[in-house]
This record gives sequence, C-alpha cells and structure tokens, in this order.
Amino acid sequence: MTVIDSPPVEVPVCLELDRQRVRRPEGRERFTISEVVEYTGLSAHTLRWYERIGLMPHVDRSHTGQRRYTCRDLDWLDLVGRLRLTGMPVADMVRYAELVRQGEETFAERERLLSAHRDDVRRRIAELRSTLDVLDYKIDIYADARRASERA
Amino acid sequence: MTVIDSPPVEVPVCLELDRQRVRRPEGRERFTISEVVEYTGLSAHTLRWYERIGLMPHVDRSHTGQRRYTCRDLDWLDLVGRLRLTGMPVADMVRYAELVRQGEETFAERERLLSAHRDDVRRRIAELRSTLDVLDYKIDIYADARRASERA
DNA sequence: CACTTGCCTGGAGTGCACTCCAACTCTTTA
DNA sequence: TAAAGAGTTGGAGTGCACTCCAGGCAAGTG
Repeated sequence: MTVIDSPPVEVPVCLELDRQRVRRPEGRERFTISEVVEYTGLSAHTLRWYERIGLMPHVDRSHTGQRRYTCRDLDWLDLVGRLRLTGMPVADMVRYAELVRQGEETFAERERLLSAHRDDVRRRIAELRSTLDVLDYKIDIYADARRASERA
Repeated sequence: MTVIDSPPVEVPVCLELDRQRVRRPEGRERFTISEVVEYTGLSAHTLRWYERIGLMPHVDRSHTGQRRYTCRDLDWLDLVGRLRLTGMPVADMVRYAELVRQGEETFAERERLLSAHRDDVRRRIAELRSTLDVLDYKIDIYADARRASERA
C-alpha cells in the first residue's frame, strides 16, 4: 500500500489488461516488490517465482536483502507482460531471457524467436476473427428470436 | 484408421487449427468415436471427457454400448472447437450446453453469454494487435543489427 | 479358436502457471 | 518496547484442461 506519488513528469504506463493504467513513478530508480505489484498487476508471489525460474535479469537487493527493482526491470516486465498476454509459454520467455543475458551475439536467435511468436500472434488474430463471424451469426439468430417474441 | 470416404457431395470442413482440413463424411449419419477423432482433431479421451462433464448433448449408443455420433454432434463440436480456440473456459461452455438443453426459453441468456464472449474476443484481438506493434519494433531492431553486422 | 482391433469405464496422473503456507527477519509506528 | 507491517525462503498446494492407465467387452480375421 506504500504507493509513491511522483510529480507528473512523463507518463509511461503499465498496460495490464483492463486495469486502469498505473503511472510509473518516474524519477525514482529503485522500487520495492509491493510497488512493482502495484505497477504490473502481478502478485509478489509471481514476481519471486519469475526470478526463481530465470525469467528476470538479476534483481538488485537492499542491504537487508530485500528486492529493489530498477526501471530496466519494469521495462522488462512490460515486455514479459505483453508476451504473456499473447500466450507465449513461460518456457519460451525464459529462453528469450537467457538469450538476452548472453549478450549481442544472440541477436539473430532472438529475432527468430520473436518472429516465430509474431507469426503465431498473427495466426491467432485470424482465428479470432473467423470465430467472430460465427459468434455474430449465432447472436443474430438469438437476437432475432428475442425481437420476434417481443413483438408477439 | 477406419476413414469413411464419402463421394464428394458438399465439402463442409473441420477447422482444426493448422491441421489440414478434414472433410466431413456427408451422407452418413452415425459416426464412431475414432471417426470423430479424425474429424475434430480431439482425442477420444477428450471426447469422452466432454461427455462426462456435460459438454455434449446426449450421445447415442450402438446396441453394444459404443458411441455413435450424429451430424448434429459434429456441428456442436465445431462450435465447441471454435469457442475453445477463442479461449472460452470449459465451465462456460458447459453452462452454454445446459442452456441449449433447457430449450428456447433460454435464448436471451444464450445471447448474453455469447455476446459477452464476443466482447472478450474483440478485446483480445485489440490486445494482440497492440502487442504486434511491440514485436515489430523489437524485431526491426534485431534485424537492423543483423544487417549492420552482415555489411561489416 | 486365438488374436487383433476398437471401444468401454472409473479413477489416477500430467503440465502449466501460478498461489499459498509456515516460519522467519527487518523496519516503522504507537 | 511492543506490535504491526512488509519482506524473505523452500516447498507444498491449486485449478484448468486434458491425458493416460488398467482391466474388460465385442466384433472381425486367419
């Protein structure tokens, strides 16, 4: 509940699905886990779990051993959040995180990985679209029936 | 493996994701579970499980107790497959199946249920689109780096 | 008649992505 | 100084959607 209100500098936002957009406290550089919970909409459990499975770059610690997230961490979590929303398996995200850790010589493979995912997303959009047609058709039938019974 | 080849009457198809489209054996009216497996791409386990949880209208049986699916069942499985592809939870599909069983007085609620799902699908399409932008951006960066190193 | 194939059942197991628990430490507030 | 609150850990538990297993029955083939 310790929400830090920074002056309205810039307004980078978190894009958690339907949640109202949460302003990132800009100007600060180290965030507690609860601040990151606030910002990302993920639970603290999940944040720690992401770290355990290697989905996070090394998260800094305070002198007492508590996590202190940086802006770069928030950027990374934004990307992870998007990949997650588009259904990329956690294992693939971990793979991508590994590639990032390995440095620039993995650019080509990162490109391949993201391209494959992009194809997947495109395919899924097409799939959703075609289902939308079926839904429209069904809903129209029910709506027609309703209107008919209302007229009766 | 007992695939029934019907003469090419009409060509209604099954829309299982990337699988090649399977022609429905038209002209026949009762299908074994393995034929339905072939047609839907679902496993026999899953088909039996759908029945257990109430996601299927009553499936007919042969005199020896084996399932005999009808064309109506295949139509239903087409719809279920689409709802599934668009991420409708099985519990919601079961709810819809119940409404269908209850008859015409549930038209209004069926309309509501499908409309809600349609909204969901639309929202997800928008979400996927916006992620596509991020992916394009990232992939461009990697591609540029690759081209730069190829020139070097 | 043996064998293979296809299908049946209830119930247990799997994989994924979290989600929670118990027991603890550290910091802040009354 | 006592109590509340935020954070720590490893490991166990949860919910979803299958997925598989053991053991058995029925029909067709050599």
